[in-house]
Amino acid sequence: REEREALEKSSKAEFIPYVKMWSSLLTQPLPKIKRASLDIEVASPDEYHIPSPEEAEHQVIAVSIYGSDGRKKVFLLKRGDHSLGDSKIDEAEVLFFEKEESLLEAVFLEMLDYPFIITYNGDEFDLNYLYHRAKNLGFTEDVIPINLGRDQAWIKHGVHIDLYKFFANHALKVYVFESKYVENTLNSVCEAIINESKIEFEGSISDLPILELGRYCFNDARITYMLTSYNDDVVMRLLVVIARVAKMPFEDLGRLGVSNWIRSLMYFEHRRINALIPTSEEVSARGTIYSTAITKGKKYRGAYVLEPEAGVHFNVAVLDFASLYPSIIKVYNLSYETILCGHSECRSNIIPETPHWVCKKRYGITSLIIGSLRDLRVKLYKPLAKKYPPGSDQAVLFNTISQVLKVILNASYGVFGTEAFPLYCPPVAESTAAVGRYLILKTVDECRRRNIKVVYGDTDSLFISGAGKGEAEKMIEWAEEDLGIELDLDKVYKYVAFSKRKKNYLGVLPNGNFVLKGFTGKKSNTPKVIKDAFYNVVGILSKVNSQSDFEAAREEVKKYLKGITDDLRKKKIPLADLSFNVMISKDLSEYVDTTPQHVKAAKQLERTGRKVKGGDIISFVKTTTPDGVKPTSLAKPEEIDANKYIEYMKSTFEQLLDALGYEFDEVIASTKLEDFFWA
DNA sequence: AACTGTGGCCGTGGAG
DNA sequence: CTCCACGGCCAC
Repeated sequence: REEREALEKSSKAEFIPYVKMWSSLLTQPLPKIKRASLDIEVASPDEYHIPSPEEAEHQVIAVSIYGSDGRKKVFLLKRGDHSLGDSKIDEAEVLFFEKEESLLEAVFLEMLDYPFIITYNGDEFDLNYLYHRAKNLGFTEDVIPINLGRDQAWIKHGVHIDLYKFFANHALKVYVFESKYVENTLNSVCEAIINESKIEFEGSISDLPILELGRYCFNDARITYMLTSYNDDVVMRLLVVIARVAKMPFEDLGRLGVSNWIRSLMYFEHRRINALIPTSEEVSARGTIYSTAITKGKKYRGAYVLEPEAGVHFNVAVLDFASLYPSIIKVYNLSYETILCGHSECRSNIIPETPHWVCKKRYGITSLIIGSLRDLRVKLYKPLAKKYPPGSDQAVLFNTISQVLKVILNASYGVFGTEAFPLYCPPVAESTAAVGRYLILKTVDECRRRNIKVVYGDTDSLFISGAGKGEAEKMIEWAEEDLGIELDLDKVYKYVAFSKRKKNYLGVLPNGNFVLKGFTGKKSNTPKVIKDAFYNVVGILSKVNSQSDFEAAREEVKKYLKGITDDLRKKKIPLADLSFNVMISKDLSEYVDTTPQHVKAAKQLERTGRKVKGGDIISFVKTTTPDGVKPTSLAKPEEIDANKYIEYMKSTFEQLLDALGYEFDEVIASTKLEDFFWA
């Protein structure tokens, strides 16, 4: 209450009701949700055949249900020609059925005990298959607890959450799960998030001994459930908080993207205040785009990225605007109905760098909603999450709220620039970005005026070198007074190394930890051998404090890299460590302009009978064969093109050595790559 | 049917 | 050989 009242006090009158409303809603305790995960296995003629849920022509041979109440059951079909085997399923109660009909009946009955059913891809497969299979076996609608929508399976008595769609949500993936997984499969997500895997086996699932099949199926249900239970049920908590903010049922928000959450939230607010919801035609008729984008194919000009000053800079403070775009929406009163408003007296209220004006008479609905949510995150929930001991109920709640608000706030400006959003209003989006550029450039000017050296900046951040704490604090005060926008001291680096490249730097913190941004050496598709080498070299170099340290480190790096290039030439590196892992983003036939390397590899895979679809990660190695690449699974060690890998290593390390080289030029005779690779 | 945005780096493929 | 579009992944 204390913190909330302080926030209310510092807020303008129009925002106070929103602060009250949001905080009383969001601070409600989080419910425990009774639920069970469900996974099925279907007989299949061979390992490459994926049974069609619509036809459901093959038997359901195993089902597992893993409940939050501790009940865990495996339902197995006895098949005369299959042995039981001697696998153990320790945790679960194992039930055998002579007839598939009885198995399904028992499964349906068990499902009725749980108000929430959790699956991984149940919309497309598990529940879809169960429904059609039951129909094929003569079950009537009233005994099947499943309804099918176009792309969705519902359960009649409760809520079905399909985690596949939840974890595929890009905004959650990046901002909540920190891009820890790339592929959206159950195995990839589980390995990245809960350090669990699917059970591996060779051949066709139908050939497994019955108990081994049960063990496999149960494990899938178990890890699916764990995705909702790890870290104190964080996924369930996220769902609850998103539902509260977005005013949307669990079933929808788990399947829809952030833009739909924001639409739902905005529409709700219109109804609450008895405002008419405009048609999208009305909104887009308000104005057109003025700026031109830097990137071809984009609609309007975005953020400003400063040229980094190449070299090593010591004692670098990073200033950044707290939640910049939502702050701009709030402070500049940006909303679809305030931009280019009808009042002649507002026409002088021009948005910097644009011809657009904005209303002076009243606050816009977006400004109020996004502005208040921004304040709640920055001034209430983030500090509150830190105030309570980690793991306490309060810290857990406030962290969840904070994460959800981060996701929604990050998308809140972008939605106005996408046609699919029903309140699409490009002047709002481009004005937000334009003010962002204006603010950061004004801040750079102010730094220069105060003789503070700016060495880099991107969108909402400025890297300043050699400034003391006092100077940084004065800049923060200046921003508050002159810009009306909150600037924070994000962190202070012991040193930062820039090459000439934007979005690419190494920063070393006082405790010795380092921050790497943008380097090829840390990208998810880079082969493991190069990625490992890159991190090891950074580790060696980050310990350098003096000239003699550096000489020793340089020798160590040289020896280390030489070892790797030798192994490469002698074909001693396992293929798995040489794999590039690149996602195929669309069906193979849609690559019409060019045939990138991962597509070449995928086409080779298809010729061996494997199916490839959008979203799959293709593992390939560079070879001396005609295509220049081969899928990892089809390549032989002697086909590896060692020179290609050495080239790739060189350019990977060039980003790093370029940055370090400028400063250490005098210290060592040369930092040319050749010294490292062939000296 | 559903889909937040722009800026930037890198390697490759295809055209001339 | 040069040039530049494409495609993927990342920063913010």
